[in-house]
Amino acid sequence: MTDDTPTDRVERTPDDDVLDALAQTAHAVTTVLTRVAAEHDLSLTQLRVLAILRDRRLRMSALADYLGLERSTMSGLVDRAEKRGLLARGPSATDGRAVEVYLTDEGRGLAERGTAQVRAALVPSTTALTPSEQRRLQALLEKLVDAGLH
Amino acid sequence: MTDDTPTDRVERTPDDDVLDALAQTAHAVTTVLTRVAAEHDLSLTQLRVLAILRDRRLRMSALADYLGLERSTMSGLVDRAEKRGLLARGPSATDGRAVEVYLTDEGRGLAERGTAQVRAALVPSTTALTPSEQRRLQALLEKLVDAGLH
DNA sequence: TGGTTGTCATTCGTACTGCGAACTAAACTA
DNA sequence: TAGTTTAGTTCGCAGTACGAATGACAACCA
Repeated sequence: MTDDTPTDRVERTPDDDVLDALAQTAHAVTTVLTRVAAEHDLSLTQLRVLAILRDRRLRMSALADYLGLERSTMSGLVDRAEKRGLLARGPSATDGRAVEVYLTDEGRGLAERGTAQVRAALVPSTTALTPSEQRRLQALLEKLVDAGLH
Repeated sequence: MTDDTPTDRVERTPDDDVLDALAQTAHAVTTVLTRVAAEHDLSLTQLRVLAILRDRRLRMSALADYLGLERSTMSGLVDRAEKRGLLARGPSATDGRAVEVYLTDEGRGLAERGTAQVRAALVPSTTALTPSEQRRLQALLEKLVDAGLH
């Protein structure tokens, strides 16, 4: 049963091709991001922290939630970035237990240079697509992400 | 100059929307892969090793190239997986210096269960797209990856 | 108001990742 | 055959990430 398909070797479903493409793309993009981060002596996670804080000021726990990390991990991450002068900790006005994290000017500069570089690294590939293909791709990806991906 | 666009705040280019969608998707997919790996006490990299070796038998350096890692990193990675009985090292028939790596039965089983789980986790999202949208997405992603993404 | 309970963040110990440099062994090459 | 290149390993290092334990504050309630 279930072998109405010609190839039964490892039973690939028809979805597998999209999945492969997705996984491969995810990895390629992640590699680019990691490389850009490394050029500034940052880990991928640190670059993400900077990007998130570009237009926000968050408490530790919110930041951890954004990144899907434990709070104890955040502490170390923020420690090192703070020591490098990229961000700072401040008290919360409304909660004496909470700590708020925000970028320093230097951190903001690095965040902006970093994202510009990411853009520069990725744009050449996206321009292999026509403008209308780009819009189509964007729409499809958004639909996909909105559909869950948990 | 360069502000012929209405919003000049952080000078977003029209490409940025695709890029954001790409980055977001990449992260979501990576998160799923990492979670599945963790459920089997594997890192994302180790899961990738198993997946790569599913239908191949590779020498250390080839494996390192696939993953974009240093050989010294591979040694440790393979050490740990070997200690867990997931893969094995063997000599090369043609080169006395080389070491070939291949999955054990246990490793193969884990690799298969892992990829099945990844499929199970991602398919619900892809089925939010119609079959023809899926094919379109796949084609666009492939075009993108083929275009470089270095 | 005072005590209990829960939340926010930190510290500590542990395991793993990934790198580069130094090293051994095997394979070319001149 | 001597010298060079290539394949892997080992070692030390810094960073990531986790979970358990701890201290400080907040919120609840009796």
